Amino acid sequence: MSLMLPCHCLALRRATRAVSNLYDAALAPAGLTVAQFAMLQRLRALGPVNISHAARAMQLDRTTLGRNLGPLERNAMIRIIASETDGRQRVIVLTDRGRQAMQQAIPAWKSAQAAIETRFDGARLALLHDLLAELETAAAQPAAACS
Amino acid sequence: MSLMLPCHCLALRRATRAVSNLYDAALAPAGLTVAQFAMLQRLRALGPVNISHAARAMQLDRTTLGRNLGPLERNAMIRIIASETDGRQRVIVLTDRGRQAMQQAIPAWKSAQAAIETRFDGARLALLHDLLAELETAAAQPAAACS
DNA sequence: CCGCTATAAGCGCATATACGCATATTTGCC
DNA sequence: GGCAAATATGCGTATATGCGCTTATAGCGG
Repeated sequence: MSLMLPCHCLALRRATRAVSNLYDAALAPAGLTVAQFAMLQRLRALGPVNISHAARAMQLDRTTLGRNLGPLERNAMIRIIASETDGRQRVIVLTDRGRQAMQQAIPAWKSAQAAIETRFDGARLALLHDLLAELETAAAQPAAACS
Repeated sequence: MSLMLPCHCLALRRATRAVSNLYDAALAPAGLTVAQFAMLQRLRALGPVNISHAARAMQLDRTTLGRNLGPLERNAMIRIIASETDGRQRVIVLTDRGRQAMQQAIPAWKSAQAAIETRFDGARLALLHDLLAELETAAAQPAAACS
């Protein structure tokens, strides 16, 4: 009798796996994963920023971001330097190499975007993004807290 | 000038992270992750099945499934035995312990489902699942192949 | 100035995910 | 029947993700 309804989480995970694979395949020639591409984008928008702040901005676990920076730093797309104003902070700086890699990856990213957009008109895409944003906020506030 | 449009993949990934964390938190007391819970469900529906077949049924990479079986086997939720009809195949068998764990996890899963469903009425949920399913097939068939 | 608390970060551990290469086994064709 | 192609699996490597614990530093109150 139970479990007649589909698991919302599983549906999300499957779609995300498939779409991520599509983007990863498109971006692979540019030497980036979609996660790395998105991180670079966000870092460019943020400017020099410490790890915790960047993680919050990306809605990512701090330690996850910290680790994900590894490959980018190894490939000289970013540098991580000590903050001059706060000895605890380590500041992420996008390098020219990183900016360049991102620019070069944009056509590949656009082709992946296009692969999605050919099957979803603007209205449906907007709807999808609305639903995803709402899911994100709904999941972030588990049970309509206190006060 | 570029990149005015949001990245569809990033939106998916962020929503999936948030929702997965919600489900994982709900299922943690039951000793399962949402990925493991979904795997057990699917294995129950499939019955004894070899790894490659199960991976195709779950639209998962074969090696990913193979590795993800590890924790389940370690916790005695499944057993992996040699096939009697094909020496290459290894057959996944759900144990009583696995069935039991799944049953016990269902309330937690339902509470996570409910946390989503309180913010999405049936129509929007159906729409979401439609869009996700379509994304999955769209991503699986990269460029509207041949013929 | 000293100590307490809050914040920033790192590391160990674990799971989830996928690619490429290697191996074993089955199957089909001659 | 034997060999080549197809199939099933494992393992190494790598990224992505998050939790808990630990350490370092800042900031504040007395």
